[in-house]
Amino acid sequence: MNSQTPLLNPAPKRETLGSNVLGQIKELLLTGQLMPGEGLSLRSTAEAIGVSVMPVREAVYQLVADQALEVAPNKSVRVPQLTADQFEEITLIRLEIEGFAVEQAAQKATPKLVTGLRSLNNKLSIAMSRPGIKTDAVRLNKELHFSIYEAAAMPMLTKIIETMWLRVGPILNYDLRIGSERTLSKIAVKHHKNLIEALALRDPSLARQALCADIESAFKSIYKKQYLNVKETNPSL
Amino acid sequence: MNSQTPLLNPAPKRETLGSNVLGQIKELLLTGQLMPGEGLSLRSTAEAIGVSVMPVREAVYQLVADQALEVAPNKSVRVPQLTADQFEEITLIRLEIEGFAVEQAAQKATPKLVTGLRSLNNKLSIAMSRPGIKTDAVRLNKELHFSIYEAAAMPMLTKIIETMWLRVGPILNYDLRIGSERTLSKIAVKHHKNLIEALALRDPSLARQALCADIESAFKSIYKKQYLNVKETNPSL
DNA sequence: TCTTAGCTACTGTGATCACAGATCATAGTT
DNA sequence: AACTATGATCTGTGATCACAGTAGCTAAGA
Repeated sequence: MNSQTPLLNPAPKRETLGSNVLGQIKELLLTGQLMPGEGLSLRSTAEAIGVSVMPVREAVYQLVADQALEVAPNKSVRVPQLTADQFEEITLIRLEIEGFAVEQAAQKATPKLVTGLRSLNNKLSIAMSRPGIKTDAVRLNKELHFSIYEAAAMPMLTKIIETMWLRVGPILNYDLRIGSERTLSKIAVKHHKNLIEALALRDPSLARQALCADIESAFKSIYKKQYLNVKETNPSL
Repeated sequence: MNSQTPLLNPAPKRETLGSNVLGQIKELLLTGQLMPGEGLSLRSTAEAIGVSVMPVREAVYQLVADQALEVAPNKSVRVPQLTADQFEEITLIRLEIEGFAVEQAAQKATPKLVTGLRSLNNKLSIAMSRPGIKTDAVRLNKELHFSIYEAAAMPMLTKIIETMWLRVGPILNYDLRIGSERTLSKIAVKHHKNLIEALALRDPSLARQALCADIESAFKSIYKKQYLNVKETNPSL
């Protein structure tokens, strides 16, 4: 059982086995495939991926440091359930951080970036209106946002934003996955459109305004539904 | 029957050996006892602390996640050497984040907080002017700042700020430890005084202004000295 | 003396095992 | 029938070992 089982990636970087596992769990969190309150066993996930517990422990420790996972005193590790207060706080922080990021991005926006964003938003609009599981819509939304943030050319800032997304990802994407009235989807696309236009104009304050509108609309939608105690589901890693 | 339910003991803190090691290494980083570029061996630190490598690995992984440590592909883990650009970026982020934190703190400041801060600043002033190793001054400075940040009542925000401090701590405190002309020290105390007064007045923008002045003065002092390639020293944990 | 080959000692990574605590189902008892 | 005790099985934690690299020192050769 200790042999190297062929996973998936041909390793574009020098990736250790542990960082590979880390990427996989991150993806599960960012795409809402791991529910708030859902616990994951070290041995189970290790067996599911095909490695020993050590790489999983490495990944889990890093996610615990980012508060994307939590481990109860003598219980299993699980993805944290955000309280209403915590969700509100994290939204306030996002407004501040991501607002700052788009301001910086607006000052450094290139035409190539803008055209790429327009393309992404179009794809997102299509994916949103398509019925069924919206995993691709979730992924496009993430890609759109982070394309902007990376345009700010502040890698550490991008990393901070990513940790925030890891925390709200489970709730946010759960909502998008389940209900997600298409009115909200259209609203998100509209906000993105405003944001991209602001970037094209290189208007920092306008860009910030558009982004904050996007975040706040999502916040209000989620907050209204009160995903306080989401039921634990089957850990089908 | 025997259902003793301790009402006031949620206590999610798990005192594992690994978290203990994590706290120790954090302290070393925050007090500048671990130099930029300095590497630490898992086995050596494990033996120095008196545990096996496992708890050390747990702590290191968490610090790697926070970018307070880095691990080269096949080399030893070390505390990162910030480039000038990185130091500038992290300062920009600090201005934004910590500025936001003190704004929030200013709106929630209590008289008890203000008196406590004044006391801390006095102790800091004394510790600054005292000759010799200024480890206590470093610790007081950290305690002063984080007393304010925690007054903002946004725990996640405080955590983010802590990770920023873990990254700049080695350089910042190295400077304070070695040269640290007392003129700068007096300037820091003066900025703190302004900041505390702004908190007493519950003036958010004034508080932000004072804090930014404090951060910027430290930045300029360090940036001028160009601690780009700090020499590697003996890891005397 | 300078270069180079090789060897030793270190590094992180991953696997495996032992252990204590917790959970849960089941069987035994009242 | 309700309650309790107990054991099987899960959990994370920590220790120890094996392995594959790399750095640096040493000794051999030109």
